Amino acid sequence: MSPRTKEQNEEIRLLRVKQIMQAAAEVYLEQGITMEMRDVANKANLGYGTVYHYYKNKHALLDDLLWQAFHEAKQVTEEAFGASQPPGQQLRRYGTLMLRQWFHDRSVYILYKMIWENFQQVPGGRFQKLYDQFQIELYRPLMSAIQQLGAQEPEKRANFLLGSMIGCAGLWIHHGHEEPDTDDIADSLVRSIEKKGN
Amino acid sequence: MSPRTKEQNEEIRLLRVKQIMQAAAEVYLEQGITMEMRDVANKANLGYGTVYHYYKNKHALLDDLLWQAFHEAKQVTEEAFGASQPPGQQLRRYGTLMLRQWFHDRSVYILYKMIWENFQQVPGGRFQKLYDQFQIELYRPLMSAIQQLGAQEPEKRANFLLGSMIGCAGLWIHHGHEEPDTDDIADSLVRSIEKKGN
Amino acid sequence: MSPRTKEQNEEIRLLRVKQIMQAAAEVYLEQGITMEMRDVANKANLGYGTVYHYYKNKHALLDDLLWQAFHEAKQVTEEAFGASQPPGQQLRRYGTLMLRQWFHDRSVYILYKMIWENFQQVPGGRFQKLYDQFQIELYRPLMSAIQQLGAQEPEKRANFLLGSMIGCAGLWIHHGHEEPDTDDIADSLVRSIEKKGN
Amino acid sequence: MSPRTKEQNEEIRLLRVKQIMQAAAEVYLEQGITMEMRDVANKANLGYGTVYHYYKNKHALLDDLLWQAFHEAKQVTEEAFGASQPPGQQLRRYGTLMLRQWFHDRSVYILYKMIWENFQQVPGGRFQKLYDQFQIELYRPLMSAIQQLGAQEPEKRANFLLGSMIGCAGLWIHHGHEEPDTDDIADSLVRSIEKKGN
DNA sequence: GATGAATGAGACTTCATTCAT
DNA sequence: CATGAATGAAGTCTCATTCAT
Repeated sequence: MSPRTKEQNEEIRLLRVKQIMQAAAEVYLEQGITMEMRDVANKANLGYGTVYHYYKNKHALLDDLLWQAFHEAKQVTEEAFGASQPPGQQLRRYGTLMLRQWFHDRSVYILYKMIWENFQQVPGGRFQKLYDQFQIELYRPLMSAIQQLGAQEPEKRANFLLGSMIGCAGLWIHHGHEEPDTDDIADSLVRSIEKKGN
Repeated sequence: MSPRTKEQNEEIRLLRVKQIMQAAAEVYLEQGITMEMRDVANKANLGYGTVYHYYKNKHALLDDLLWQAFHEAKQVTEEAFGASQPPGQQLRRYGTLMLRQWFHDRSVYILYKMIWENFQQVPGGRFQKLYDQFQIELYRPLMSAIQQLGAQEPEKRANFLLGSMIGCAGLWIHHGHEEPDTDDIADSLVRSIEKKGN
Repeated sequence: MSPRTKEQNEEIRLLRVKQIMQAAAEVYLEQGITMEMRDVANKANLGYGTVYHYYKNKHALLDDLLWQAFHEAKQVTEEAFGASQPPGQQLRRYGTLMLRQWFHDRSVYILYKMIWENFQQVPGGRFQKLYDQFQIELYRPLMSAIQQLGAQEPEKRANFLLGSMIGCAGLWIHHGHEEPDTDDIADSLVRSIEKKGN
Repeated sequence: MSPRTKEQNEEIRLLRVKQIMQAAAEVYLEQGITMEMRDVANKANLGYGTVYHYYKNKHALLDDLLWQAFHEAKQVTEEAFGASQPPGQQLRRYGTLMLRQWFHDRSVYILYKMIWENFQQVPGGRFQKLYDQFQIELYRPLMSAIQQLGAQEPEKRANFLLGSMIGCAGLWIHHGHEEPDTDDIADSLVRSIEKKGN
């Protein structure tokens, strides 16, 4: 009776969502929060209304983008800190993996950048929950590792590490560079922290 | 006809410009490129049209903000690299002074952030000239110092240093922290570079 | 090739049209001219595109709804004024039957309401023909009966009667009341007219 | 210092609001809820954005229109039922005054029509409060008078009276007639009710 | 015949900018 | 100089309609 099966529709749906999200991430990197839905549609090779068929509004699109990025970031975080290694190794692995992830999946970089900016430009504390979850599930593990390293003022160190990572990645990403030597960056920063631990 | 002397008018003019600029920097930090002229006027305690009395349009205001910041950044850069000291000391001093400047005068931070983002959001290469001057007068001195340090791949190192500085400063600034230990940050980052120079 | 006979198809067709029309009338009562095709489909328990399979567009659906209502209203009118009774009795019967019809088949109420509103909201005189036919076949018989009653200014009286009937019916219908005492309303209104006839 | 005084601005403001409201009422009568802001602006001889300078959005405009109408309707109601007269006289006066008000100030007619339609077309119970206030301050006094008349089932009678009034007024208003004989209508309807009281 | 994904014209709304006072 | 009312271009979003399956 049905011309397309539920499965077919679901398949289409997933494809479209992916298309749109990918396009949104690209457009966001170019235009920031002022990205236009029209540009997203164009970049995704979809009609204008189609984006609205899948996302109620711009905010919902951004929301989905960031939460999906959150889940990917969480996997990376868990992978880095899950292995039983000395904290220094864990932190190096964390830095390397996360920087690579940022280069590979820009939405994750966007997530960290928006948190870094404290959601400047996004009115009305719309992402409070995301921010809270970030603190608990993405930031705290990092701080724990730094604590285990024996560093003093672990929050300060964590901010130093994360801030520097974002700053370096952003410089490369926004200026269209290829992926830099992520191992090198991670190692340099972690070593700085280790030094301070004494 | 005019009840005020030229000098008085000029005085008022300078005061207003300063008021507006200050307000603009604050609003920009809160709202980014989407800052509204209305908010600038409000924060400056001026009437709505008054901002337009002093600045033809939003772009002109931003322009002035960034060029003024440029000149201040140049002074800092010259002060850091002008002294006859070993390059390591110069770089440490540069890092410390610049971070302090960013905290003290947010417009300078905004300048670096916008360059860092490659003027994402600002359409049409409007700040090409500013970007070029930045390269020549603010970035090259930094790279020279790193070269003198004997570091390999000086551009990579310069980007690492600058990127990290922006990342760290941004984290503090956007989250409303007090000025962090700028000496510490500068020292950590420069030491990382020195290590790589061997 | 078709697994269904022509008769079966025709049967389905009639069923669907009826389903859609019924749903449309209900949705129209809730939402007025802003009724959405999607809601009609939902209320009819049909797929979205299916409504368009049977009706070329929203206008065609409304058109069909109103013309069908017209024919039903005509039957009622003819029944009321066809019997050889004194005009007062005819008018009472008319009032009662028509009010009942409005409660029983909402599309007929919708027809009268739209005419009452002079097709406010419907752009471009789209229902001119329907309006003209209404005047001739539904309104004139009413006025004739009032004339026979000997009332002065029969148009004024007809408008009073019809206006009041719509007003009363609307109040009950829109507020979800059960069918009111239609005899009572009809009698009250007709008696008012009779009084004025002297 | 100020180019226009506060008083001047307030004066302008009141004028504009009046202009817009008047225009909105006219456009609403032509187009119903689908009235376009552009048409309101045009009819008010104002620029498009000007309407938004005074009203945040379409809903706010409608809101103001209806609440202002509410206050006018309340004055009429109080005037009619405030005088110490026999209830029959009060009701006749009520009918006459209210019908005249509807013809004179269309926004009051719009208010009653929207309540009559139970805010069909207006999603989300946006006017619940208005509806409640209507019940208490505009409907209850009417019902009280009918009760004092000694009529049985006063709510039924009140609905008959109000419904008929709206129906008659609407017929005249929507079809562009001049003001009808409001005394006649009011008298006819009240007499019907008085009859039923026995 | 039945369906819902896809679409864009057209409405709503924002906000930079102009202008009269 | 100072101000805020006035404006419309440019965005957001809705929903009737088309179309492939």
